[in-house]
Amino acid sequence: MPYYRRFDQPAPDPAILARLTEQQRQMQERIIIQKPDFDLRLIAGCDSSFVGEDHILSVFVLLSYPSLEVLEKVWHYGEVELPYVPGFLSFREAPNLLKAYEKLHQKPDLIMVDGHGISHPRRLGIATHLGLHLNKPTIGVAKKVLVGRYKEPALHKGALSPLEYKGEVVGNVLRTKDNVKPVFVSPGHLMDLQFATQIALACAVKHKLPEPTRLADHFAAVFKKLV
DNA sequence: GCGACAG
DNA sequence: ATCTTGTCGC
Repeated sequence: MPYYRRFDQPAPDPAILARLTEQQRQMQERIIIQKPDFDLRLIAGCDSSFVGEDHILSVFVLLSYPSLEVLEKVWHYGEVELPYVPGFLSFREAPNLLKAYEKLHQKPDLIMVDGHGISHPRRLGIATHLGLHLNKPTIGVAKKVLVGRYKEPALHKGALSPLEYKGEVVGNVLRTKDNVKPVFVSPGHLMDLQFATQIALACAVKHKLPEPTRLADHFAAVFKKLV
């Protein structure tokens, strides 16, 4: 059975997936991978959690950089239309995430997303998808690999090894904490791998996940109790 | 053909 | 992602 059928969710219409795939192929041409040119002072982190089978709670946390103090935290609760299918995560989560983003009073210079950037079958992980929609620099920080091969990085914080896919380095497997499973960092949009990796490590203070996404995940759990 | 598969 | 207890380590 298809991979997604292992999840307790309805099967997506093959015709719909074909349409979404085509949509990603078109967006692919607009992706810009380059060293960002700005003064990083405000960085945001976002994450989503699900309630039941068709409701989603998305959170955006705004932090100062490099002090990493929480300046804002907003959320939006809504419905989801599509089931989870590897490679199409953005179509399930992005709509609600964008609504949460609109609630930020102050906009960030950069957004860290929980998921992959270009380390995706069609270079359109949710971090890249959001970056294109918001025309904003984004970096993806995922907890698991989606595509590509890599060698296990050394066990100490800061160690990393390239994630290769189809002959290209699309990300870095980065150890953000000693003796703890590494994270997968990749540029989303208006960003390059070196900068993305540097920022992810700079934001990894005391935990495996960098502060932006770690706090977004934390507050998602907190707000979830209120809905 | 047989696995692998973000959240 | 979510369902779930106690437990090992900093």
